[in-house]
Amino acid sequence: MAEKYSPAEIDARWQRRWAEARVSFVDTAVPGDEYYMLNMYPYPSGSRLHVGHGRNYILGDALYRRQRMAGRKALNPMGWDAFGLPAENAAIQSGIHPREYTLANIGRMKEQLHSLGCLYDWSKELASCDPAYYRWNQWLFLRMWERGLAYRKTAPVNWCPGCRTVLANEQVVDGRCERSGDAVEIRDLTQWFFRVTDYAERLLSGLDGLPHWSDRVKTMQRNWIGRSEGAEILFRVDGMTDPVTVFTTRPDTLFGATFLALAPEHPAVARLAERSASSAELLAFVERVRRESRLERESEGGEKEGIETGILEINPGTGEPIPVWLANFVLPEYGTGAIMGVPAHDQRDFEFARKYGLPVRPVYRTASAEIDPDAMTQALSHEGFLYRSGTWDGAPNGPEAIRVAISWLEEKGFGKGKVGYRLRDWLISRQRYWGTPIPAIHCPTCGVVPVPDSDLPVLLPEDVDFQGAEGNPLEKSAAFVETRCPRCGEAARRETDTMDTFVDSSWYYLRFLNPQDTERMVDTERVDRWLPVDQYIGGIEHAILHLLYARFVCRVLKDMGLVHLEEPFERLFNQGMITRLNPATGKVEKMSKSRGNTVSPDELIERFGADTLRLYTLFIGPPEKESEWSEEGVAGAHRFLNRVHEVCARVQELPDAGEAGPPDTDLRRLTHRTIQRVTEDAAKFHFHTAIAALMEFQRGLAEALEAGSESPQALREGVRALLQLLHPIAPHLTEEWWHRFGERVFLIETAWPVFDAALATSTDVTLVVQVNGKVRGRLSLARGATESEAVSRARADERIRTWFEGREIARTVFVPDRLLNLVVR
RNA sequence: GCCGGAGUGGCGGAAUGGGCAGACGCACGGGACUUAAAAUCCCGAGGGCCGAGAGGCCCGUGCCGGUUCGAGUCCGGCCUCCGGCACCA
Repeated sequence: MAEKYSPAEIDARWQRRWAEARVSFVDTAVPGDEYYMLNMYPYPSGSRLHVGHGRNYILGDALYRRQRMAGRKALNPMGWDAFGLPAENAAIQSGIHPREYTLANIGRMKEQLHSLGCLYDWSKELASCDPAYYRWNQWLFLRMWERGLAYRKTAPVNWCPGCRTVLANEQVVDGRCERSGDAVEIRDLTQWFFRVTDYAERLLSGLDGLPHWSDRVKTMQRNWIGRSEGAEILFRVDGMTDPVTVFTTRPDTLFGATFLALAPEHPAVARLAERSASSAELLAFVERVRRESRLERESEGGEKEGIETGILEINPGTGEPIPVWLANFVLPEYGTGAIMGVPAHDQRDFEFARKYGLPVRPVYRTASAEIDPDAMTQALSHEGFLYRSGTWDGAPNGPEAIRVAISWLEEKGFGKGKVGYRLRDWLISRQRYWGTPIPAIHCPTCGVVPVPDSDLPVLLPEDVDFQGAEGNPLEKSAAFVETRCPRCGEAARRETDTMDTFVDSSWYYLRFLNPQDTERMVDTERVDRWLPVDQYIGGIEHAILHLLYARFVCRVLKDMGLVHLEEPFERLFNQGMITRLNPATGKVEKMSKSRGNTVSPDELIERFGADTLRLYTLFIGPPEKESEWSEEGVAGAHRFLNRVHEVCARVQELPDAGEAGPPDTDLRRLTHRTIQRVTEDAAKFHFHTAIAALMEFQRGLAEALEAGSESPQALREGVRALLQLLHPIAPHLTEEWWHRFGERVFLIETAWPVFDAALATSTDVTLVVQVNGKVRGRLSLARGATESEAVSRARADERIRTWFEGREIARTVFVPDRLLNLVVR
C-alpha cells in the first residue's frame, strides 16, 4: 500500500525547487512563440488573498503553465497597485505609515501566491508606489500637458467640513459624510483632468477590432462612450450678446421647442439672474438643486423641478420668443448644459411642460391623425411627417428630416451638425497623500508651471503627519509645498493634488518589460515584440473605467511615437465571482472581506494542500460565471488527487519489461480521447470540464489495473498523460510523480501531449433510433455505417420494430454515426 | 426605463453549426472491508404511473405559443433573478 499523498510536504518541496530554478521567460524566444499574459494587478492595500480573489491568479497560473507546455515562451509578470485609499485610511486609524503598511501587504500576498504554486515572473515585478514607477506617471502627465491633454478646470466635489476632505459619491449617505456624519457641502475645486473625450471616437471605433473581447464588455464600453449624432443650435437671448448653445439629437423638432432649460450650474445663469426680476429666487433655486445629491437628481422617479427666469429668447425656427427656465434635470456635464424643451415629442419635456403650464406644440403627425395638444396625456412618438415647421414641412421622420434641419441651420448660421458623447473627461486629481504627486508648481507671477523633466521624480515626502489628520496631509508638509518657480526662481507652492490610481494601471502592462529602466518610460522595441498582451484576465468590475483608460493611454503613447499599437489587450477574459453563503445575512453573496464571508487560502492549503485548493477552485464551475463555494466540494477534490496518487503508485510497481500490448486497447483509446478533451477544454479555459474528463480517465486507469487487462506500456503511457494534463491544475503532486517516475526535466518544460486522432476516435458508435422523433432504441454500429445498413438493422430489431410494425415508413432522417429517425404514418 | 447575461435533479454544474437531457462532483441511500467507527472502495438514484420481477410507458431544461422528422438549443410573447448604465436632450 502506497503512502498517502501528503500535500504540505509535496507543496514545500516543489515551491523550493521552482524558486531555485527561477522558471521565467527567456529573452531569446522566437517571435510568435511568445505569449504575454497578465492578471489584473492586485491592490496590496487590502490585506490578503481570499478564495474569491485568488480565483483569477489560479486560473492565470494554469493558463501560464499550459502555454509553456505548448512550447510558448510566456511572460507572466505581477505588479502591485500600491497606492490606494485603504492604506491612507489605515494609516490615519493605526498610525502606521502607508508605505510600511503597503509593503507588508505586498509581502504577505506574494507569500500566498507562492504557496498556491503560482509561477509569476518576479524579475519583472513592479509597484506603483516606487518612485522608479511613479516618476513615469509624472513624465506622462507632463507630456499630456504639453499636448493639451492635461488641463485644469473647476468641478463640484463633495466636501466634508468635519474631515476637511473630499468624499467619493459612495461615501455620501443621505447628504451626510458616512464617517463623521457632517452635512456634505458641494464645493467647486479647480482640478486636473485628462482630455479622454478627444479620443472618444477612436476608443469607440477600436472596439470593432477586438474580436476576442466579449460582446458584453464591448457593449458596456460603447454605452459608456455614448456617441450620439445631433446638432448644436444657437438661441439668441433677449438683451444678451452671447447666445445660449443647445445640443439636441432631434434638431428636426426645433419648431416644437416651446421653452429653453438650463442646468442651474450653467455659466450664463449668473448673468441671467442679474437681469431677472426674481433674482433672489433664482439663486436660491440654484443653491437648492446643487445640494441635491447627484444620485437623487439623476434617478428615474426624481421630481422634475424648475424655475422661470423671466427672460425670453428667440426660437430660431419660428422666430418667436420662448421662456428660459432653470431645471434640475438638465445636467451640466452632458452636451452644453442647456436643452430646448419639445414637450410634444419628449416625455420628460412633456411632464415638465404639464407641471408648469408650458405650451405643447406637435410638429410630427401621420397623414390621418388630427392632434389636439390639450388632450395629450404623454409625448408623441416622432411618427409620420413634419408639419408646422416652415420649409421643413413634409419631411418624413428619420435621418432625412434631421439632415434637412441641419443644413437649414448651417445655411442660416443658427447652428451646425455635431456629434455628442456621453463620456466625460477623466478627473485625475485626488486630495490625498498616498499617490503620485502631480508635477506642477503654482507661481504668483508665472501661474501654473510644469516641473522640468530634470527635476523628476517629484518625491512623495516621507515625514508626513497623520495624527489627527484632516484634509490632505501633503498640504502641511512645508518641505514639500515650499519651492521655487522653475521659470522665474521666486518662491512658489507645489501642487498638492495626487493622481488617481487608475493612472498607474493605465500603462503598467508596458512597464513590465523594463521595470528598472531609468532612461525611459517604455522600451519601444520590447513593446513591439511583446505587445499586445495576448491574454488579460480580470474581473468584470473593471469592464469600463480601467480598461477604457488603459486603451486611452495606449493611444496617447502611440501618438507620441512611443508605441506602435492602439489596443493593448488582444484577448480579454473576465472571470466570474466566487459566492458563498453569508452567515450574517443568510444570503449567497459575492465573497469579499467587507461582507465577512471569505475563506482564507492559508487554512485550506494547510489542511488539503495547494493542489486541492487549485483543483477545486477550477472545478467549481465555468470561470466566466459566478460559482458558489462549498466546503464539502473541497474534500471531493482532495479525494480525487489521492486516487491519482494511488494509480501512480500502483503503475510504478509494475515491471518495466514485458510484452507490448496491442496498439489500440481500450485504455489507449481512453488515453487519447482524454488528451483531446482536455486540450480542447483548456483552450476555452473550461478547466471544470477538463477535470471531469481527467476524473473519468483516472477511473479508467484504476479499472484497467484492477482487471489486469492492459500492458505496462499502455498503463505507463496513460499515467504520463494524466500527469501532464493535470499539471497546470495540480502542479505539485504531478511534478512529484513525474520525478518519481525517473524524469529529469520539470513537467512544465515538457511538451503538451499530442493525441492520435485515429485512436481518439472510437470504431463503434451508438446510433440512436427514433420513431416519429421519439427515442425507441439504440444500435451499436461500426463508425461510418450507411443509412441502408442502419435501416435494415433497425428493422431487424425486435424492440424497435414494434413501434412501426404495420405502418408505412414515410421518410427516414439519417445523421451518420448519431441518429436514425423513422417517420411513420 | 435602457443595455447585457442567466434560468436544467436535493445542490454545483454537463450537453447548443438543432440529434441519447442530467457527464463529472457534492450531498443522500444501500453494500463491501472493520470487533466497531473513521478512511477507502463498489452500487443506486429526475418525477409519475404500470408490473411480483425482469422490465415497460408517460411527463420533464422558468411560463405560453411557433418552426421542425426532431427544440434545453432556433423564432415570437411573457415571468423571475443577476450585472451595468440611467432624467443622455
